[in-house]
Amino acid sequence: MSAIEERPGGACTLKTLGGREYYCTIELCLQVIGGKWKPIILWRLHMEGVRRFGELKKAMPNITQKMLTQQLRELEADGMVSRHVHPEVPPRVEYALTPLGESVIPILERMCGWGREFEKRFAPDECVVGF
Amino acid sequence: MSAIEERPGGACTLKTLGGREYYCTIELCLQVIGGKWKPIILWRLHMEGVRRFGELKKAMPNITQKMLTQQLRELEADGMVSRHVHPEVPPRVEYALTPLGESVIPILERMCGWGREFEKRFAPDECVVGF
DNA sequence: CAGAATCCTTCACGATACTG
DNA sequence: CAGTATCGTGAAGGATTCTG
Repeated sequence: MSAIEERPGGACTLKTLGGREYYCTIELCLQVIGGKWKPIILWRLHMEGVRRFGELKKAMPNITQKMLTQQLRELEADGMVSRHVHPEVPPRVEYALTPLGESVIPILERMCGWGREFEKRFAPDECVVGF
Repeated sequence: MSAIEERPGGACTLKTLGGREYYCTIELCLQVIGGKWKPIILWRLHMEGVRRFGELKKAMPNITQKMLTQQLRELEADGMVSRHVHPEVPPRVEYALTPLGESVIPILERMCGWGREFEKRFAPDECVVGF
C-alpha cells in the first residue's frame, strides 16, 4: 500500500500539458480520448481504416457535422488522427489513425470487454441472447 | 475489416441498461467510470484500501463534499464500491472497492501507462526528470 | 462526521443556416 | 463535399449553508 504520490498514475500534484490540467495520467488520458464521440471515432477508424468525412458522418447517424468536425480537429491536434486534404473540387478529406491513435486501441478493447461483463451482471438475460 | 455491427464493442444499435443509453460498451464503460472524479476515487480506494469519507475528502483537496458524495453514491449504485455505515455518534462511513470495482483497475492501469507515453511525446523534457 | 439542500456557473453538446 | 458561423440548451460541476 504505497502513498498516493508513488502510484503508477503519477503524483498528486497539478500538472499541465498544452493547456490541459490534470492530477494523474488517467485524467490526461480521458481528456484525450474521453467524451461522447472520440472513442467511437477512434474505434471506427481502427476497424474501417482510412475514411472520408462524409463516410464517418454517415456511419454515425446522430452526430452533428459540427461535433464531428470539432472532435476530429481535437484528435488531430493531439496527434491521434491524420487529416489529408485532396486538392479537388468537390473537396475530399480523408482521416486515418496515426500510430499514436492506434496505441489507444488496446485500452478501448479492454473497455469494451469490461462493458460486456458489466452488461452481463446487470442484464444477464438481454445479453445472453446476443443483443 | 469487419462491419461496424460485428466489432467487439457490440452492435451499433441503441441499447439501454438501467436508464443508461449507449451504442457500444465503450460508452457504457465510460458512463460508469468516466467523468472528472470517478477514476480518481476508484484508484485511491484501490491503492489505499478501505477509506472513510473524510479521508477521501482530505486526499482530494479540490473535490467538494457534494461531488464526493454524489460520485460515491453513483459508484455504489453500480456495484463498484461498498458503503458501510457504523452505527456510532459521530457517524463513521467506510468505503471500499467491490470485486466489480477491482475489475476496472487493469483499465485504469493501462490508461495511466498510455498517459505517461502521451506526456513523453508532448513534453519529453518535463517527464524525463521525473515530475 | 458525513451528509442534505439550495442556488449558481460553466461548457459540452446540439440545431440551424450559410459557404468555398 | 466538407466544412464555418451563430445561437441555444441541459446537464455537469461548484459554492455555500444547514443538520442528525
